[in-house]
Amino acid sequence: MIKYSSQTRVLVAVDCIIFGFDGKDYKLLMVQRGFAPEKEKWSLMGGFLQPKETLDEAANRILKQLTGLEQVYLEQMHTFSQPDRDPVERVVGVVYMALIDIEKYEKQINEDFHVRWFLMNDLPQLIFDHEEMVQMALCRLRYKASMHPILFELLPEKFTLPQLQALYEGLFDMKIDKRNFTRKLLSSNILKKKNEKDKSSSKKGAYFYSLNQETYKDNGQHILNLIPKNEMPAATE
Amino acid sequence: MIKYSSQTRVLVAVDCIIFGFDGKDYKLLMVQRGFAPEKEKWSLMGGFLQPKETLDEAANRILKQLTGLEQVYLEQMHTFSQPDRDPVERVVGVVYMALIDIEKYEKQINEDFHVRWFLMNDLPQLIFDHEEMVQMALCRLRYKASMHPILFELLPEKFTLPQLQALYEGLFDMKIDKRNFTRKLLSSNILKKKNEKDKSSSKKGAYFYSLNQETYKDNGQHILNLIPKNEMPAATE
DNA sequence: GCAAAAGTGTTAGCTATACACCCATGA
DNA sequence: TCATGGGTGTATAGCTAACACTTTTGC
Repeated sequence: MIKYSSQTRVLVAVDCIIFGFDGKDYKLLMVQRGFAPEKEKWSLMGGFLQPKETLDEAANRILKQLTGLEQVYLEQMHTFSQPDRDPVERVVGVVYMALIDIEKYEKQINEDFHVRWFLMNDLPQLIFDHEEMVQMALCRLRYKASMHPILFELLPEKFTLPQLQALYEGLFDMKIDKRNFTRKLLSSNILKKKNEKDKSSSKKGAYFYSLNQETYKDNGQHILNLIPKNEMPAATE
Repeated sequence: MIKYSSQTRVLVAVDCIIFGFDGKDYKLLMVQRGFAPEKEKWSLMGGFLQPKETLDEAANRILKQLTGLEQVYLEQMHTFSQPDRDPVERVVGVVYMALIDIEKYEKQINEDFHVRWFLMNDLPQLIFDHEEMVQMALCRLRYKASMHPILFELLPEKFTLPQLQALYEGLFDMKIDKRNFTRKLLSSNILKKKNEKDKSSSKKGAYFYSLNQETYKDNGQHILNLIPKNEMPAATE
C-alpha cells in the first residue's frame, strides 16, 4: 500500500471535559491516572484515537467507559498541539466538552480508573495542559450558553424554573431577576409546563417543566438572551 | 525513551480555508495538487504537521508558503477524522479558516503549487472531504460575522462604508439598509474617518475609514449586530 | 443637466430592564 | 401563624427597523 513516506506520524488523544451541576455548583469529572506518566495525578478523562473510529466516536466511547452514559451532549472544542505537551512522546489532543445530568451518572463499572467530581473552583492540579483546556472550555460554555439554550443538558428531564435560574446564576456568577428570566424563557416557547410540583426545596413547591422537543430541536438556531448584555462574556471563537 | 506502545500513530494534516473578497464576491484560494493521489485535482491548501511545530505554526507556515502573507487572521475551526477520508492512509485533518485582503496576495513564489481563486458559488470539485470543510467554514464565518466585527480582515487598511456594506450583503446574500448600517457601525466607535475619498467607484467619492485599533482590539468582546435578527444564521458550534 | 453613487434623520414598535407584592405550604 | 421560597405585572428607556430625499461630480 502507498504511504505518505517521510512524514512523521503522531498519537491523537481525545480528552473530555465533563460538566455537571449539583443544583448549586458546577463540577467537573476527573480521573486519577492508572498509568505512567503522572500516575495517580488527576486528569481529564481521555484516550487514544483508535484505528477505525472517528473522533466523535472516540469521545463517546470514552464518555461511556467513564460514566456509563450514552447520547449525552458532546461537542468538539479545540485541538491542542504543543509538541511537548505530553513528555512521553508527541500527542495531539482533541478536546471535547460534555454536559451531563449529574444524577444520571453511574459509579463507573470500569475499575481501571478512579473517578471523582471536583467543584469548578476547587480543582486539583491537573497534568499536562489540562488546566488550559478547562479554562477554554469554561469560556466557551459561558459564551455559548449566553446565547443558546444548552444548559438544559445539565438537568434531568423534568426541572423547575428556580433550578434553571440557579444554573445560569452559577455559570455567570451573578443574580438574575426572576421575573425577567421567567418571562423570556416562557415566551421562547421551548418549555412545557407539567402538572407536578417539586416539593423538595420549598413548601409551596415549584412546577416541573420539560423541554418542548419540537422547538428545542432548532437548538442552535434559537437565540435566547437570558443574560443581560453588559454581563456578556468575551467571544472565544 | 518510553513510548505509549501498542497505540497507532497517524498523520496530522492542516488544511487552510482562505477567504477573500473582490469587492463584489467571496472567493476561496485553492491549489491544484502536485502529487498523488488526486494529482491535478483542486484542493484546500494543506500540509502535514511537522515534528517541532504547533498546529497554529503549521497553518501560518502553509499560508505563507501559498500567499506570501504573514500575520493574517487565522483561526482553528474543526478537526476531521473519518478513518478513510484520505485513501492513502489515515490522516486526521485540522482545518483553519483564514481571512485575507485579496489585494495583498502575491502570486506564489513557490512553484510546487498551482494556485487559483474561485468564486464561492463556482467552486470546482474538491478532493476528499474538502467540500464539507468549506461548507462548515462558510457557516462558521456567517455565524461569527453576524455578531463580531471580523470581516474587516478581508479589506485593505483603508476602506469605505459602501465597500464594507457590500461585504456584509455578499456574505448574507441580502440587502441591508444603508442608513441603519452606517449608524450602527459609526456608533460602535471602531472606525476612524479619514480625510480622503475613494473616487474609484463613484463620481462623488466615498470617504475612507480605518479601524480604530484601540477599540477594535477588544475584537471578540464586542458584539455588533449589523445583521437583522430574523436573518441570523444557525449556530455552528 | 443628468446619471450614479454617497450621505443623512425621524418615527413607531418592540425589547430589555428595573422594580415589589401576594401565594401556598409545612413546621 | 410565620418563615420560606414560588409565582406574577407594569412602566420606562433604549434599541431596531422601516422609510426617501438631497448632495456631489464626472461626463
